[in-house]
Amino acid sequence: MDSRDNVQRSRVTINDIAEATGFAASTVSRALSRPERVNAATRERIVAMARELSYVPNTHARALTSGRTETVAVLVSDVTNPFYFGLIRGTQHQLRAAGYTHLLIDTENSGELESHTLSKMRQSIDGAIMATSRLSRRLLAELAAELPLVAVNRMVRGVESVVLDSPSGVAQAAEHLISLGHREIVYLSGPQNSWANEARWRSLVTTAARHGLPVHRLGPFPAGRMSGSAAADALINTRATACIAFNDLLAIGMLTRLRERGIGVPEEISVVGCDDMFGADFCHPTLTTLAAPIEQAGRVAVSMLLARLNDGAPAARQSAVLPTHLIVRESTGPAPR
Amino acid sequence: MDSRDNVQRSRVTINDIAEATGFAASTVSRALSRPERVNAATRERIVAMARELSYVPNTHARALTSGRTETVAVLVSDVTNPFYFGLIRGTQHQLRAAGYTHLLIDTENSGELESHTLSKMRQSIDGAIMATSRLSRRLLAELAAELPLVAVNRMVRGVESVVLDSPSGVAQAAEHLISLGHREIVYLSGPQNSWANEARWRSLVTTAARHGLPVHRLGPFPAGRMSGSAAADALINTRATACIAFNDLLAIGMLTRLRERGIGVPEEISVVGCDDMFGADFCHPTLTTLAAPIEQAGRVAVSMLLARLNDGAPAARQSAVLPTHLIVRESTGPAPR
DNA sequence: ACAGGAATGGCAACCGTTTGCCGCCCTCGA
DNA sequence: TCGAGGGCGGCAAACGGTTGCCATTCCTGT
Repeated sequence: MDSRDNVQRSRVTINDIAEATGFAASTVSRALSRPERVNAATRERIVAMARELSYVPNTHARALTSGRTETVAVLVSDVTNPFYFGLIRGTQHQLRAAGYTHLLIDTENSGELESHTLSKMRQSIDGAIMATSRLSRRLLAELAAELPLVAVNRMVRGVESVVLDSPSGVAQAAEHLISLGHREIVYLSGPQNSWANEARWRSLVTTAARHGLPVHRLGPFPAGRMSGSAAADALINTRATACIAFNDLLAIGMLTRLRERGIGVPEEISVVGCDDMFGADFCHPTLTTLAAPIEQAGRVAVSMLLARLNDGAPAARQSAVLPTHLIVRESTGPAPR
Repeated sequence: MDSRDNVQRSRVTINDIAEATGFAASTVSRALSRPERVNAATRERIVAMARELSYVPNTHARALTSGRTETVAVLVSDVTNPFYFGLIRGTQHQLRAAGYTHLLIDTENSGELESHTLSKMRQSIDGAIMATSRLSRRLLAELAAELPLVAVNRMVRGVESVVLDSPSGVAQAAEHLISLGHREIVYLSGPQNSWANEARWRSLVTTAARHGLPVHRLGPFPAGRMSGSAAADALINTRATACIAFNDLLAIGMLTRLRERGIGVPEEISVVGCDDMFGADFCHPTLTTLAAPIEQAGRVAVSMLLARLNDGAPAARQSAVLPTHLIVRESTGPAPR
C-alpha cells in the first residue's frame, strides 16, 4: 500500500461507496461487515471500490448503533511496574491479531480509580482485562455482571480469570531454601488487598508447616523498589536466614539495602523474589525468583475474553491456571554456619 | 460518590434528562458542554438532574458530530523498553489531568506500523505524541500537517517537538572519560533510523575532536539487552578502554557479557549508558549514564499538544529542549595502566 | 403450473449528540 | 410607544453507520 494513502484525511464514507457502485448504503454496509448477507459478486465490487477509495470505517458511527467498539481495556495497577511487561505484550499481540484496539489503563493502585474509569469507559469498550485488581470481590463480581471481564491473577467467584499458580512456585522456593539448610523463612508481604499476596503467604505457611518449621511475615510493604529498604531493615531484626519477597521489585530493593548495610547475600541471607521480571537477571546478586508465564497469561486472558465476546457464551472453563517455576540464581545459597 | 453507581449500566441519555427537566435535548446538551449559552438557573437544574441520574455522555455520539474525541495517542516504539516508563507516566498524568484519554500504542519498532495505525486511528484521536518515531522526516512532516502532533526526541522541520539535549550530556560523558585518562572511546550505535542515535554520535565526535582524540563507532545494534553480547564482543576486538552505548539497555547487556567473559568493568573497560532507565542503578556494576528528564518531557509534550488543540494556534515555540546530565556510578573508572 | 421459501437488495428508522438557525420575550433607549 | 437587539431555548438536520422489515427475483418440489 502506498504510504501516502495512509496519511490521507479519511473523509470517504459508506455513502461514497454506495454512490460509486450504484448500490444502497445498507448493502455496502452489509458487504463490509456481514459478508454472507450479500451476493459474492456484489461484495466483490464493493470491497474493490472500498479499497480503491481507501475507505476507513468510522469507529464512532459504528459503535453508536451496533454497540460494539472492537476495543478492549487492559487495566494494570502501575504501568511502570516491569511485572506488567509481559502482560502488556501478550494482550497486545493477541488483540492486535484479532483486529481489536488495545486500551491500556493505569489505575495507579487505586480501586476507586479502577471502577470509576471503567464506568466512564463502559461505552467505549467491549470488555476488559483486569490485572491484579484492587477491587473488592463484591465490586469485581458486580462489574463482571455488567461487562465481559477477565481477571488476571485474581480469583473471584463468577469472574472468569487466569491465574498464575504461584502457590506451587512458592512451595518450590520454600523447599529449595529448606534443603539449603534454612530453618526460618520470612515472608515480606506485599499490598494487603492483593490476592496473589495472600495466596503466596498461605502456600509458604503450608509448606513450612509440612517441615515443622516456623515462618513469619513482615509488612505489608507497597510493591515498589523503595519499600525494599524498610523490608530489608525489618528482616535484619529477625533471626531469619532466608526470605521470600512478595515480588522482584521488593526483592531488588532489599538487595540494594542489604548491600548498603554490608550484609552478604547469599552468605548471610538468602533472598527469593517473585515474577522474574525485567532486571531479576542482572541485579546484584542475580535474583532467585519464581518465573511466571505472564505473557502467556495475557494471551490466554484475551482469548477467553474474545471467545466470550463472540459466542456470548458464559465461557466453558471459569478459570485457567498457569504453572510457575523456580529459577535459581545467585541470591540464594546454603544457610550460614 | 457511591461506587454502586459506577457500575450501573449507563443507559441514561441526554433525552432522559430533557424529559425529566422539561427542557429540550439541545438545551441539555448546551448546558452540559457550552455552559455560557444557557441561563444559570437552567444549567443548574440540568446539571443537578444529570448528576442525579448519573448521566455519562456518550463518547461516540459526541465524536460523531463534533469530531473531537478527547483522546490522545502516545506512540512508543516498544512498550517494554523501560526508557518509556517516564514518558508514559508523564503523558498519562498530564492527559488525565486535562480530562483526556490516553491511548498507548506500541509500534513495535516499525515505521510502517506507525503510519498505518495512525491512519486507522485518525478519527479516534485528537492528536498524537510520537516518541522516537521511526518515520522518515518527510512522512512525519506530512502526518503533522494532517494531525496535531508532537514528536519526542526527534527534530523535524514543521513538527513541534520536545527533545532531550543528550548531545550536551554525551559531551559531559566524554569529558568524564577523557579526564579519567581514556584515550580511545568507542560509540556503540543504536538503530540507524534513530534521530537520537545520530545526535549522540555527532556530539561524541565533536567532543573527542576538541581533545584531538580518535573515536570509533560500532554497530548498529538493535536497542535491546540481547544486542549487548554482540556489542561487547565487538568492543573487545578494539583497543578501546571506554565506550558510550546508545542506551542503557544495550549497556546493561554489555555489562552482562563482559562479566561472562571475565573482563573487569571499570578496571579494564569503562561503560557509559544513556537514559538512566529502570535498572541502571541496580545492575552490576551500577551504570554511569546520562539522566534525562523523560517524565517531564512527556508532560511538556502533552502541554504543547493541548495548547495546540485548544487554541488551534500553530504553537509559539516549535520545540522544547530539556537538559540532560551525567550520573557517575560504578561502571566508569580510571583508564587501565 | 403454482405455492412456498431462500437469496438478495433497498428503505427508513435509529443510535446519542451537536449545532445552525429561528423565534420568543424582555429590556433599553429614543 | 415602539423598534432594536440581546439572551435564551427549541426545532430539526446532520454525523456515518447498522439493522429490522419488506419487495423482488429465482428456485424448488409437487
